[in-house]
Amino acid sequence: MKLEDHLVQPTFRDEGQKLHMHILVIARQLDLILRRILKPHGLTPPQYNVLRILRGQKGEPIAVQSLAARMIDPSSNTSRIIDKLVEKGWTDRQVCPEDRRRADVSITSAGIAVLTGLDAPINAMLSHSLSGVDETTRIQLNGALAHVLNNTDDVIATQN
Amino acid sequence: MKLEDHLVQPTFRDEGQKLHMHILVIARQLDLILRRILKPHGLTPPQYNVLRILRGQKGEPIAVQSLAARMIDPSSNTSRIIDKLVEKGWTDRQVCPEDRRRADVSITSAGIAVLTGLDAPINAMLSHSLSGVDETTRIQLNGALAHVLNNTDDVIATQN
DNA sequence: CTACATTAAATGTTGATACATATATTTGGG
DNA sequence: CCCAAATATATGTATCAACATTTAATGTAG
Repeated sequence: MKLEDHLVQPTFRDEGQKLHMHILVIARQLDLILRRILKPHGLTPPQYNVLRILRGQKGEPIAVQSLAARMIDPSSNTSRIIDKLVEKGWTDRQVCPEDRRRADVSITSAGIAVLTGLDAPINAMLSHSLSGVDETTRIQLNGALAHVLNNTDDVIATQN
Repeated sequence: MKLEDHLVQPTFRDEGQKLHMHILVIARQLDLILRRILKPHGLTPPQYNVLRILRGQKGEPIAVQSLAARMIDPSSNTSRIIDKLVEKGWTDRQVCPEDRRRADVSITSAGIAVLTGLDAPINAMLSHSLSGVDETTRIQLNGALAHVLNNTDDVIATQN
């Protein structure tokens, strides 16, 4: 289904507007798909994001704020997201001995097991979502989007 | 700031993963920027989206479900979004005479005035976010993203 | 060493979202 | 015509997110 059909709109003002809409609609779709995959496992996308980051730490614990910086959605609720994961036994959290303000967070083996079960379906979904887009195009897209990201950073910096 | 810096991640597995992250992070940035522009006017992005659609109707009222279909985020709470807009006097809602289950929604002149005031800053922001991306590239991006959108539609259809 | 600023994380509060259910109206088969 | 199914919207509820504030620990100037 084309973007025009998604938004029930016959045309767009220009390619720029269309590009914004494409980004927003696709991001929403990816989020919806991911939510549905995760739901039966009792995970939300931000929780999944946290677990992925922790697994990437290879056992090395990480402070809450470093975790937040690595998240797609660096919301200020990282503490509560971790709460949920601790409740389920998928992460550990303990006060950092060198700086007792900090909390060291790490993934448990149960957490790794959950992620392992999710790897196949999620990789399949992501790979499917890009099928038909060849490597050259992917590289071009990333190049252009890196530019866009720079611009949005700019806008945000101006707002601050 | 590059995607790698945003996510404090040295590299990505492949161009596909990077592409997903670009889309998710940029969408989040656009949303953040928009929220900040709208906030002083007492609008949220979905509310703004609704007003834009209503303005596009050129006075022609529209049913709630048609409105929902045109939204970027077709959440099931369109009723309550309209509630808010009616409270502020920016939209009208009245029972449709031909089918009394339906509600006809339209924008008021106050609603148009709010949008008019927002046009300049929002267009400037969107145009800035794509500066440096030339027309040819925009067209290429839209072509590739149309493909991706098709694929995500596919995945969602399979999940249903 | 003490007082004040700074930093890290957690929490309170309000509002928005997702998903399910309810209400009201219309449609269409018998 | 009546009643069940379908449709359009609204509402109930529980969860989640944004933003501000609080608590606790550390850094630092005097």
